[in-house]
Amino acid sequence: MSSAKQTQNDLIDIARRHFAERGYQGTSLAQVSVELGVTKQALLHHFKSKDLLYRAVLDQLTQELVQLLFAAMEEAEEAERQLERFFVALSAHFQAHRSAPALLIGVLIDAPGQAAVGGTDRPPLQDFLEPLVALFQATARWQGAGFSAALTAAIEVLGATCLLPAARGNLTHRFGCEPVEQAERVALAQASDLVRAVVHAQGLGGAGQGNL
Amino acid sequence: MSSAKQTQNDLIDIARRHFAERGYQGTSLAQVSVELGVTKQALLHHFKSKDLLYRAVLDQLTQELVQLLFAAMEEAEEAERQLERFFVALSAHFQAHRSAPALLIGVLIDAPGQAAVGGTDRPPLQDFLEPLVALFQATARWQGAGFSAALTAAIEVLGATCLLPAARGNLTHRFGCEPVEQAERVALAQASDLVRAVVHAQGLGGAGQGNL
DNA sequence: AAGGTTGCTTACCATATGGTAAGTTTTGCG
DNA sequence: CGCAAAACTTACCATATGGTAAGCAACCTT
Repeated sequence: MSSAKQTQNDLIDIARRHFAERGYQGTSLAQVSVELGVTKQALLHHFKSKDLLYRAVLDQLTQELVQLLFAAMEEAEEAERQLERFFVALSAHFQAHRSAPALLIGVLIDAPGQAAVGGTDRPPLQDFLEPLVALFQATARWQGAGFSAALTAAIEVLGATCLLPAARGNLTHRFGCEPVEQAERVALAQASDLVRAVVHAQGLGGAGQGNL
Repeated sequence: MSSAKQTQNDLIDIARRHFAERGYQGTSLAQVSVELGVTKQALLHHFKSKDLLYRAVLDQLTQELVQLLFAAMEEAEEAERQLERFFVALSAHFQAHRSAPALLIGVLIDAPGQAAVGGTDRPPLQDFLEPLVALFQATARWQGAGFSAALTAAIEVLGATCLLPAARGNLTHRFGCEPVEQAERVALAQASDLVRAVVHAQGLGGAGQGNL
């Protein structure tokens, strides 16, 4: 019985890498299973379809992100500090789990009917996105600014945090290994600065506050 | 002779939408060509392979972005203002060309050997990325901070700017139509604020300046 | 030990994909 | 007109994909 769970976890790990690196469509069940040393049908025995395998991967990811978010919110502080701590933790998480940022972006970009997103059930990552947006709404800057403004900010900071680690391989190919590794270190070190800059920005000078 | 160029442009437009919405692997030559009302082989007659079609799409995108960037740099100003103007123009561009942000992110996330990226020639978007990073390096904040720090900033702001419009369809499915449309308006209105916040941030309080 | 459930395999299959080869219509032009 | 080049089609093809069906071996339970 333990060997089943073990196999499933192994498959999820491998599938996760594949989904992150090649996307949903680019991932082949055969390749995933052969990497573990089993047949494709062993995979289909555990996860009844490609979609369900994808969902399993995304559920794992969602759990990690939710856990990270709630951990950052545990101590009673102002929302700004909680956001700061979360995105720092997220940046660190991305360095330990290289597949996470690409998966996250992939899910957000996928068209609704494309992959696992689209059934009657809750879309993947929703359990993470909703409290994140809520946390943005709890800050002084977005309090009373409406849901859309907080959503904008959440997605923007998420994009800023995810793209660099997600593009790691590509950028390495473009600019070489050391500059990109250095860039990742810079990003990690400046993560809290980034959040502070966005959260405390008091957009007064330019195009407006966003209250359309 | 003009009908050839016409067909090619039509094919590129359709292919661009498909590549943006379903990714490289998820795009089928048959679907693209049937949408124009020709056969798959007509497509392969103009673009000798899927990779070359993808390259054509990305070349078009690169041209647009380069043009936008250089237009924002035309008037002799400080680099900060140029960046601001560029990202505002980029945000506006994304609303007129919905496929652009997803394509951009897709290219950056793709593993090197995956698609058109990987030959001996210059990777797609490189003609856009390099001057953009250079422009970041020209600002007071990143002057002398090294290439990696500017690269970090460029990718981060790019991520912040692209993710929301790229995720438009998905977010609409999650949160409804109006909030997302509103969010896009907010993002457009606050684009210059975002750039200013990042460019002028003087990360003094927290984890450091990034000089590891 | 009997028997069923579980983990996995071998054997298939329908379908779709990117791509080639060769033929046919259309177009431009001297 | 004549004819060649270009634009496109019909006909194929090898391959890979996700998925089904059925069988086999190990293990757990009674």
